[in-house]
This record gives sequence, C-alpha cells and structure tokens, in this order.
Amino acid sequence: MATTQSLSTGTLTETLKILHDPTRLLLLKLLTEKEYCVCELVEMFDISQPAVSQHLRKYRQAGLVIEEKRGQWRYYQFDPSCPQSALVKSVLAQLDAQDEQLVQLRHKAEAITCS
Amino acid sequence: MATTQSLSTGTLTETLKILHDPTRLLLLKLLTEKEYCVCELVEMFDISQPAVSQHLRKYRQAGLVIEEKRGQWRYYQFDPSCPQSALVKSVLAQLDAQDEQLVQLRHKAEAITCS
DNA sequence: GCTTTATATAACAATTTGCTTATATACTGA
DNA sequence: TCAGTATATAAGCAAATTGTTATATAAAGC
Repeated sequence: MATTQSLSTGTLTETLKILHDPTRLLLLKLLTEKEYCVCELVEMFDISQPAVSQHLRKYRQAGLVIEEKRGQWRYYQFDPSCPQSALVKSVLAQLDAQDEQLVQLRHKAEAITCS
Repeated sequence: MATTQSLSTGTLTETLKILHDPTRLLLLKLLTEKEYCVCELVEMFDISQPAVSQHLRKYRQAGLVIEEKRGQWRYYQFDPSCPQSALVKSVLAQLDAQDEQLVQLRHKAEAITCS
C-alpha cells in the first residue's frame, strides 16, 4: 500500500513528465517487478540501444532507479526508497495488469537471457 | 479513498501528459476543490486568458472536467466520475497541501469575485 | 595489446508543447 | 442595435522531447 507523501509541485510534475512516455512507463513498470540488464531491455523494446539508455538516464537522474554494475553488464531496478516512491506506485497501480503491451513485454522477457 | 482501476498504457500516459505541466496540475487541483469561473482563473494565474482557455480545453477533451455555462460565464470543475478519476486523485494526493504555489493561488482566489 | 561486447554520450531531425498576439463568437445591458 | 465583457480559436514561435546514427568508453577474453 502506497503511503501518502508530500511532494512540491516541482518534484511532482518533474516525475510525471518522466512517466508520461508510454515506453518509459512500461519500462519502469517492469523495473518495479525485477531487475533487468540493459541488453535485455534493448531486446524487449522496439527501439535502439541508445534510446533505451537515454530513458534509463532520465530515471537515474531523477533518482527513481538503482543501477548496479556487474562485470560487463548494468542492472537496473526501481528504487522503492526514493521520495517519489508513493507517487510512482500509485500511478503504476492504475495500469491494467492485463494491458496488451505489458503482457507482450513480459512474454518477450521470458525468452531472453543476458550473458 | 481512490479505488484502483484499470487503465490501458495509452489512457494512463495520455492522462499523465496532461498532468505533468505545473500550471495545469495546480489548475486541476483547484478544480477538485470547487468550481471556478474562467475569469477567476485568468486573474489567479500569471498567464494570458488564451493560455488558461487552452489548458482547460485539454482537460475538457480528456473528459476530466465538467463545463457549465451560466450567463456570460463558464464554470469548470473536476469530474469525479471520469474513468481517470482514481489516477487523478492519487496523483493530486501526493501534492503537499502547504505547497507554496498552491497556497499562494488559494490566497489570490479569496480576493477575487467573478461578475 | 587487440577484438568483441555492453553501455553511454553526442549530434541532429522531426514532432510536440506552451506560450504569445490577433481575431472570432456569444451573451448582456443600455 | 451597439458597446462591453467573457471566452474560444487560430496562427506563429521558441523550447523541449524522443527518436535516430555515429562515436566514445570500459570491461572481458584471447
């Protein structure tokens, strides 16, 4: 259950600005479920590797994700302790669990292993 | 208490796209509290009348607000029965009730009467 | 050290956004 | 009917966004 927090208009709208892109919203939804390696995400989404990298950078700069370097790879996951956590969770909770795009992405993820 | 609903990625991101603008977010926050006449909003925000009108149009087109014509004036308020209602409420609930911009707007509102 | 693989950054084009000013529409009251 | 007030729409512009391709960086393994 997401607790209510107090965000300024600035922080709130900055966070919404990041979430409003469909690709990025789905990306973050996945990152709340488990950690993903960048190369897995690149295979799952129909955009170039730099595009994925740039989306992740936005999340990194906003402090919404945790990045972990392991060997050649970088793993990302949602940071549940970030100040915007309650907002992000309540927004993502509105997403239909059976949303076609989301289901398709999860399906793709199953067939992919990084390394 | 906002109930959880199921929105598609499309509807969800379209709604977030509307909410991510600071002016528009504050505008909608006010419209959830009580109805406002356009001319009141124009006096309260430091933007031109067409700018306010255009923000309201976005909300109207997204089905988030109710418009009521009374005489020469048009009154707007948030439509709590819209499909995105739970999302909107949970987003606005994250806004600090003492947010400086919000407090200032409410203060301005007190000094304004339309007609 | 060189090559391969993973990832980030830079530079750029197309599109979208949020304002502005100018103008149209519509209601009100003398 | 005309003038004033309220609101919407149109046109135009600067800034921001999201993708692309090209390139830089860094780790891994031969």
